[in-house]
Amino acid sequence: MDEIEIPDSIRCKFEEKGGIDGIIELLPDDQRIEYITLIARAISDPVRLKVLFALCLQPMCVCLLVAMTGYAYSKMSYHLSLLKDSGLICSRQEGNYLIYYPTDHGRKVVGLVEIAKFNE
Amino acid sequence: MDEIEIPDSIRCKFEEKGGIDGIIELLPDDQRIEYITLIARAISDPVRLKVLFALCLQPMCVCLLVAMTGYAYSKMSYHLSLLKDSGLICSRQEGNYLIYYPTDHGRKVVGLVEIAKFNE
DNA sequence: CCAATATTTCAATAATAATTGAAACACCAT
DNA sequence: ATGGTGTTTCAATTATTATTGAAATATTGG
Repeated sequence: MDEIEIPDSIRCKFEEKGGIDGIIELLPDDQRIEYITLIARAISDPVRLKVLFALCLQPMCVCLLVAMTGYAYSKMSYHLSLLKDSGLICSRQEGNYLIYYPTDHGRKVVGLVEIAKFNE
Repeated sequence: MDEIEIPDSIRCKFEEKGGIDGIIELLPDDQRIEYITLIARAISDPVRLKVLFALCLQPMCVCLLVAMTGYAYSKMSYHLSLLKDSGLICSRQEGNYLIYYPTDHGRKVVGLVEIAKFNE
């Protein structure tokens, strides 16, 4: 590790924590970081987030989601596939219809977002 | 609203909830959806997320973050600006140094992410 | 088998986000 | 002022993600 000047106001606490190496050890491991960013990316689009919320209220087929959002089928399908790939939703076939619904992780994410009111 | 065929298995519950319009009313409003996606986008990158975690452990100047991550200054500065614009971190000047630290929102987000263990 | 409906896939394009290195800016000490 | 260090900004490039419409797939019912 190179020599780095550290500003006075933080040097003491910084070194108490073992410096850069010490702080790195306290961070979540890479696998966990990757997982969190995967989930964050999945809900970083307004329509995907709305769809996830809506599916937590009520499992729906694609045609209902299309009607709800005004999106084209192919577009909706693309976003559903992202939500599915990130493990937040899944689907079951029923006749001609594919009915999407949230996974446990999906419900948990929505629950956390609902906790975060950010309004003090 | 157009006529839509609704699969049997969900029709009853779907209509109980007031159909599409009823569900739309139960969703978070657009402003809130936009805010959540803003935060999600901010933490959807591994280095930004790590930086946010690290700053919750210890306020740091840019040179320490650069040393910690191996990123170039300009790159780090770009990512810091995204975190700052999303309201998760802020900074104070100290001599030559800019010391970044989390906002209340930033700490809250990290707290929520820490709750979400996703490991059952 | 054929037609109809629901959905996905694909390839092309458009839009957005990230990376890079150089230049500019800000603060401090001399 | 001058020079040095820390940091940001900028413009150009690259990479990633989203959108579009057409074609393909899957399921059902006749």
